[in-house]
Amino acid sequence: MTKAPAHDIRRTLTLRDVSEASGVSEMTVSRVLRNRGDVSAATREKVLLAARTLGYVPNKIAGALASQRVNLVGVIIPSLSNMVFPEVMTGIATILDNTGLQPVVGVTNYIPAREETVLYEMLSWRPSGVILAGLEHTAPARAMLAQAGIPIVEIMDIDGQVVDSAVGISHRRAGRQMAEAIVASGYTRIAFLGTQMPHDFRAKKRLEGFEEALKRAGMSLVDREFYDGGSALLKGREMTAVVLRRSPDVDFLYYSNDMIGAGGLLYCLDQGIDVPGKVGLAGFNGVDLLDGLPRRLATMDACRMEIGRRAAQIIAGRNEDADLGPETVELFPTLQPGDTIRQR
Amino acid sequence: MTKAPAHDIRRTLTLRDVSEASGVSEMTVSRVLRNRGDVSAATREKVLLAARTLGYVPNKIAGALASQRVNLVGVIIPSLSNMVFPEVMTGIATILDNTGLQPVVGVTNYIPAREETVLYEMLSWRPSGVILAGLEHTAPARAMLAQAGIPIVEIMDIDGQVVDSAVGISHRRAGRQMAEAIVASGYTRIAFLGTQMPHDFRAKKRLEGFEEALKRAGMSLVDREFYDGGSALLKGREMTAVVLRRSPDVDFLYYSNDMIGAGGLLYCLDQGIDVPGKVGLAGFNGVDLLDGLPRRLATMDACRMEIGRRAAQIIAGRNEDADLGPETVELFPTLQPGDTIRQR
DNA sequence: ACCGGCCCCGTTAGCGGTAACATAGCGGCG
DNA sequence: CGCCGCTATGTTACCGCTAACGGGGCCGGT
Repeated sequence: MTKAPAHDIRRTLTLRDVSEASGVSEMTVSRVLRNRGDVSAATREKVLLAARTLGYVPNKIAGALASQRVNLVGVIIPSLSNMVFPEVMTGIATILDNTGLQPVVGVTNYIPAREETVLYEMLSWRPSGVILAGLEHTAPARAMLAQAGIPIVEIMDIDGQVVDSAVGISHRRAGRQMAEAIVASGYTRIAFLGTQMPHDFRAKKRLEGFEEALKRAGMSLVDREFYDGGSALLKGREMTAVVLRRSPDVDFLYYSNDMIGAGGLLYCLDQGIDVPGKVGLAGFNGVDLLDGLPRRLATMDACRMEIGRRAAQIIAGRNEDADLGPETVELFPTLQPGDTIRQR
Repeated sequence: MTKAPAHDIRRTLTLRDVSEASGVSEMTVSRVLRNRGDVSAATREKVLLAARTLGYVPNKIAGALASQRVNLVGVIIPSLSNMVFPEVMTGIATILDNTGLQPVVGVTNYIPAREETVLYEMLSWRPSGVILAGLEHTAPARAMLAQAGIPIVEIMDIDGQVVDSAVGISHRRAGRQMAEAIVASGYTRIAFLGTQMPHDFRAKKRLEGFEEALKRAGMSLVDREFYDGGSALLKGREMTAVVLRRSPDVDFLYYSNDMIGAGGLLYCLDQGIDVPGKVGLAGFNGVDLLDGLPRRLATMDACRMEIGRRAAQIIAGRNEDADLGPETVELFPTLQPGDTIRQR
């Protein structure tokens, strides 16, 4: 009678299995698999062969517990569906690829309580660092961040108090800049169209900066319209229709993001409205979707990829060299006037 | 001389700290924190208070090792930047929220070797299940999946061999259906515009089904154009321009996704081309971006949210009840004719 | 011949939790 | 009054891996 194939009884493999299969100690197997310490070429080959033929996959749970090291970086962002954070992720990933680190994302949907939960969950895995969007957090979240004892990088925004490190732009300044450019082009009856979301603090700060600059120029918004949920492009159309009907004399529409701006642009073109002659338009973000539109919407890029890169660099750097300190990096978005602001 | 505050010496907290602070054993603390087993209300309060004031965050690494249970579900997808996978993620998240499980995403950029790496990395954390896009994997990846001993759900596609469970649509059939609808509407000179990516197997299968149906109707593609990288909307425009110049007599443009289709639509409208009279258009996916376009592009929804839900349900179900078996779920996309296919 | 040093590999003792079992207290019942 | 059966808590033995150290060969130097 023949013995049944051993792999019939499917128990997940451990170092011990590899060790027995290759005739060396578990420690040596561990050394080989991690490329750490001295192992002769002969045994190395033996071990690798055994590991491969068995199909061994190391258990990082055990490894992490033993070594007190976890090669994970938590990344907490509000949303994946609006084009901006995927690009940040790309920036993060490109940098982290060259280190041993690996990003793990969590999504909050702009809900602070959700951010707190996600953060707690992440910290319970003891990551090597955390990158999270924005400077506004619940008190418990702040406390956890302060206690965590790992590098924390808050991204996107720098208008506020930083927990540890930060990489971002000043949204207030961005709003101001855009307002100045619009005013300089001779527009005078300006409306704002944006998200309703009470927790998109960055959009809020842009609007504040915008209004502040208008005020300095002796103006103020003549209309405003908010939305939430749904297809941003469609919402942009609808809101634009509403505003133009309600305030037929507006000559500029400032959108809180490019997607609704694009919707507004399409609407205006549909209606045969002279853009930028009769009505000027501007958005925010610099998403590459805009490249395909019939006319180039004025916008400001938010340095998304670069923010991701810099944030990842900070984490990676501090992970290598423990006595590097916190740092705050301000990036400066450039205004892209496109074809929807008339030239003086 | 006053004693320095204890939390100055920052060492991360353990169960023992909470146990000492609350005067019960570590085991009892563990029980309280997990809501498992009987603990009197009094001690429960005591423990929770201590844990909260200390700011204790449990170490899941240790917990997972001890309990041989990890409440993570690996989700491996090709890309985050094209609108389709975020929606799948949403579906997954909504279901998983009601279980103890939590998704962890990995991105492959449509590179099989990358998929293999990401999978290896994920399995090394011993997740409770894995959801991954597509049925095509490298041989080692297949082997790992087969060995893993956890529920595996392959999503999006069901035209091929399934490792364990699957939820998806038949892309071949989808392509066929679209071709049949186009032919039925009287179009005869049809071109295809799509991605170059050699590893987008689903787009490839749609094209195969499409061509097969054309063949059955005694036709074949009169032109085809491929792209990769860049802004999809812009690429859609450019490719459309190229095709219309090269083959002025085409009367239908079939796009491999809605984004380039939208670009093509905008281009046609710009050029004053009669859509759908002179030229018909169709895409694939049903992204909600289309709602904001001047005309509704014909498309088929890929049941993305539903796919995510069903996949998550399978994992969750099998996690609860170990002797549930594999299952394959076919979903059926509906054709949305929109305004870019003329009506017979 | 002896010793120090290097290379290679093994042994031991945890890492921070949890499963499983053991145990203490306590009321109820025949 | 003793025993049962419950609830509430403690004890012990790991989970799978790695840090830290130990020690056997083998080299060259003196």
